[in-house]
Amino acid sequence: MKKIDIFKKLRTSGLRPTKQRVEIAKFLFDRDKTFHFTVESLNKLLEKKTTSKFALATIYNTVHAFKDAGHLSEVEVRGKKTYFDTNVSNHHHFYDSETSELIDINANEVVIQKIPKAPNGKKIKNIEVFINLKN
Amino acid sequence: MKKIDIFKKLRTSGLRPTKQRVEIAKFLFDRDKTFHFTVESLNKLLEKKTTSKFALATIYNTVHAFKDAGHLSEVEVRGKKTYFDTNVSNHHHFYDSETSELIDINANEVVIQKIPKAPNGKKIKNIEVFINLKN
DNA sequence: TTTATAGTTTATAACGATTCTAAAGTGAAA
DNA sequence: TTTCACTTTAGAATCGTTATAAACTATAAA
Repeated sequence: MKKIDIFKKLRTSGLRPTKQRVEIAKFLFDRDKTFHFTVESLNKLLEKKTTSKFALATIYNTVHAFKDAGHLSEVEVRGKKTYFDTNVSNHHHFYDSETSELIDINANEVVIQKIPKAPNGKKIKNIEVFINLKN
Repeated sequence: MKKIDIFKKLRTSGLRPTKQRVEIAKFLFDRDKTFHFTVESLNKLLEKKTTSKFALATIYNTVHAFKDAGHLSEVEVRGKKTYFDTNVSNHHHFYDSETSELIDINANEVVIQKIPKAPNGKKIKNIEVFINLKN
């Protein structure tokens, strides 16, 4: 991902490119593979990888702005912390509760043959398949 | 469900049949259809339907004991509150985010044709299909 | 029955994740 | 450069949940 794309992510999220936001955006989006994180884990990683400091509120604000703009998705995980995903395409997840680790499953790796009709007056927005793992 | 079943639920959960617990168990299990709730919603309903008073801690403790004994299941829902379900069989859910309402889907109403292999060394514990609804 | 005791309820404190606040700081247009 | 709306920040507040400790109660032995 080019530097210009980082600024595009920020611009399309309605965010001015401040030092912190550029660092966060680079950290999140300048990578090849999907990245799953919580605000807490992101904060720790940012502290390690950069020289800047980040207030938790800044990370929350920025992550939510990216999410609202569709650059991050929130993953359905039971538990206290909210998990985010840089993969915003339609896809599914393995969840390893031993390690609290999420693993992406491409949409085409799951084929659903039969699904019930949505209740009266409602439509199906999306289908999430969640595969819990054990050892 | 007969009264004796209520006491069985309590006994098999390692709980003495106190006034509060009997009320909670009756409220949860003496019904024909699946019931979804959060601790907060359960508390409000108990206040309305019974003359007893319940400390929140009592409801938390009792609900968790039922869950640990397998009489309640916890549902995967994004958000702060924990949702419980009196349906403990293997099944799936619709979720209507407009009303925060969960609707059960019987396991046989969903047929999955293709699923990826579990990652190295891991096994699949269970598969949860979550269908988000919109209007 | 009474009594002893292990288990229970309760109000409140503590907790952890998240959100809010208000003051100090900063980017960008004029 | 100056101005001002937008940002960052530290810390307070909030929300759901869990822990605590004192008062209460079911149970079973005496």
